[in-house]
Amino acid sequence: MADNVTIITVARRAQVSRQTVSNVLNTPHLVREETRERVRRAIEELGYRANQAARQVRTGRSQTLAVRIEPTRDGINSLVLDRFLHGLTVAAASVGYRVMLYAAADDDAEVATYADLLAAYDLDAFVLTDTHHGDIRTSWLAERGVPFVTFGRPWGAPESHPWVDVDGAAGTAAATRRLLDIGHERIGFLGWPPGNAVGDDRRAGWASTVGPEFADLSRFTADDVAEGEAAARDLLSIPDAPTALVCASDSLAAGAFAATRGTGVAVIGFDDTPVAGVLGLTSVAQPLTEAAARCMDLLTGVLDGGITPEPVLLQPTLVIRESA
Amino acid sequence: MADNVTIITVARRAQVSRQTVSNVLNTPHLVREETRERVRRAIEELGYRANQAARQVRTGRSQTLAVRIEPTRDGINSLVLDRFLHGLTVAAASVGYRVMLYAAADDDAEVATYADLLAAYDLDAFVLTDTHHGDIRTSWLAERGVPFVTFGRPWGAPESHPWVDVDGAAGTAAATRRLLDIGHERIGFLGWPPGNAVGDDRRAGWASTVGPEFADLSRFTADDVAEGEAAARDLLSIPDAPTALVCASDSLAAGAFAATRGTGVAVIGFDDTPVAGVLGLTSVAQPLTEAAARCMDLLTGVLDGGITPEPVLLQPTLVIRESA
DNA sequence: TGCGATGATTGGATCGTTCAAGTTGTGTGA
DNA sequence: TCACACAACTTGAACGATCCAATCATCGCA
Repeated sequence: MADNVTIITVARRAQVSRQTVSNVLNTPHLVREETRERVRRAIEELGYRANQAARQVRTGRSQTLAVRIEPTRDGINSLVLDRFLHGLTVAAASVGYRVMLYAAADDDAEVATYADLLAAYDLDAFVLTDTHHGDIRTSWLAERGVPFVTFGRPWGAPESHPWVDVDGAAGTAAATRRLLDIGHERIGFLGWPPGNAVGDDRRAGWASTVGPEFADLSRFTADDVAEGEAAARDLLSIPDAPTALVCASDSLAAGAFAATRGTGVAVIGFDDTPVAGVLGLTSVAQPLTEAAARCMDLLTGVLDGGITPEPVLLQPTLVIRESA
Repeated sequence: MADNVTIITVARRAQVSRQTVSNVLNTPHLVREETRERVRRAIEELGYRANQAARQVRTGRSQTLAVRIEPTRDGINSLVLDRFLHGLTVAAASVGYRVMLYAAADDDAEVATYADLLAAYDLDAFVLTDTHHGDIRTSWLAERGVPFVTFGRPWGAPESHPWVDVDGAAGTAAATRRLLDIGHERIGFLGWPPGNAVGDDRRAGWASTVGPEFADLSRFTADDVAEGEAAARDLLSIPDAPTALVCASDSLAAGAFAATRGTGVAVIGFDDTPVAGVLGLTSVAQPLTEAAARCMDLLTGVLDGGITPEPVLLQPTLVIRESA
């Protein structure tokens, strides 16, 4: 469509120079009000939009964030990323940024693409998800001074960077309290094998709420429905078996749900995925839109202010359904 | 990190002019082999990556596709987009394109942002998902000559554009045949209210396989688990009730599954979402990675060759689980 | 030997924007 | 009256690439 509307077209129409138009857009206080209005009108009438690529060539800033899109990992939980991405796109757009996707098979491959992405696209920042123990990505970026935010705490890492996370322990604690409130006294926990930071955190929320005397009411297994079911059966077959289960994920909860059908044992899952809705599972919900917005807030702090903002820890909420 | 490696740095290192370096990258056949190798070595040694923004300013092409990211709509099915996005990002990267996200509340809002996106970012193409009857988006883009591909047929639209879709009717037909094969004779269908093109298509696959005499073995309802359960109960309470159900979505299938528990009635869902995995539902799976790759193929046809490629209709597969 | 064709390489102009350094005009204070 | 500060605006250069036309060799052929 011969998009010939450049800053010069606008300048001619408003009878000013290129630079004045540029000033109206970027540093309006330098321009007299009357002139500013005239330029604004010309922009409006011509439907002018600043060419981001040209701006980027000159300034070296792309107004672009990069986010890795994961292949579906374990099925159920990838839905979390989907909602986070949507929130991030909206939040970014509202402050003039855009979101670009990249794919990588694993962390090593991801680090290998950083250099390419940065050199070719002048990315302003990265948003990392799923941080974990010994994450090589954060140190690579930090060493090179590349701005980034993580959705997930810097588990065990000494160096600190801006991050947003949801308090998983608080989530499982709330789930446990809910079960206590509705009369359960022996509450078990179904989680992932120790060593996974997120999983350990979720277990800790349960453990601190029930107290140390119930430590043996927990089982660990891979994040899989069938394994969850088996572990739940095992846990329910012991003497003084629990009458309620808190689970580290909706996958495990779905398994537990199958194992407890008809027994009246209560089950609570984590992440409030569609599976929870379908099964009628009470589940801990992460405020993903809010998390995305906060990531963007932190990033604007880093990018515009040059400050290192304080991390943000958000509280999850419990979505109550029939299962507990 | 003063990323000062530009085309000139490379040129100096290889003792050639800027233009020769550019030629090595874009039109290598114009450069003598010996020179080409020398330049390639210099590029390698310096870790040079062409600056996309600068290229874009000159050529007007951004090597960027835009895809809308949806808020979670009805819960279960949004997972489809997630996997499609991943496939598209990978396919795009392999041919030098990147994927940018944008959000829009509805089709009108989406059309309103097109002009902005195009002018500001020189997008090369759009990938649209969820096409439907009377889609205003395709006509807007087609009128202005903006390249695009849809994942979804141009339902009922006269004008034709490149598209990729999965044969929903073939999917429900395969599901129906599967049920016939394992001995069922009265097979019902649970779908969405007529008027939704995708839904009508899925119904047609069932209808043509069972034959017209079974037309009253179908029920329509919103895409919701509870409504699906109610509709299934209704269908199963009639005289000569069906012994198996084909459903237009996993949401409906999840409802049907709840309604039929313990009755031995078989159920097949659609989209092979995690819910199907959890419930053990047999479900029709769309080849999303393949679909994304084909979208990219069509786009390169449009963008590089200027041709209007033939549409692609992919076949879904049936993932067999315990429910049928 | 001279000339045109072809292949390989080069230098200037350009894309649309912002930065940096100018130019103009007006008002203030000594 | 003159110097000076300051606000408002303009002009030239630059960002890093590609397009285009020009140059320089090389070679075959009359």
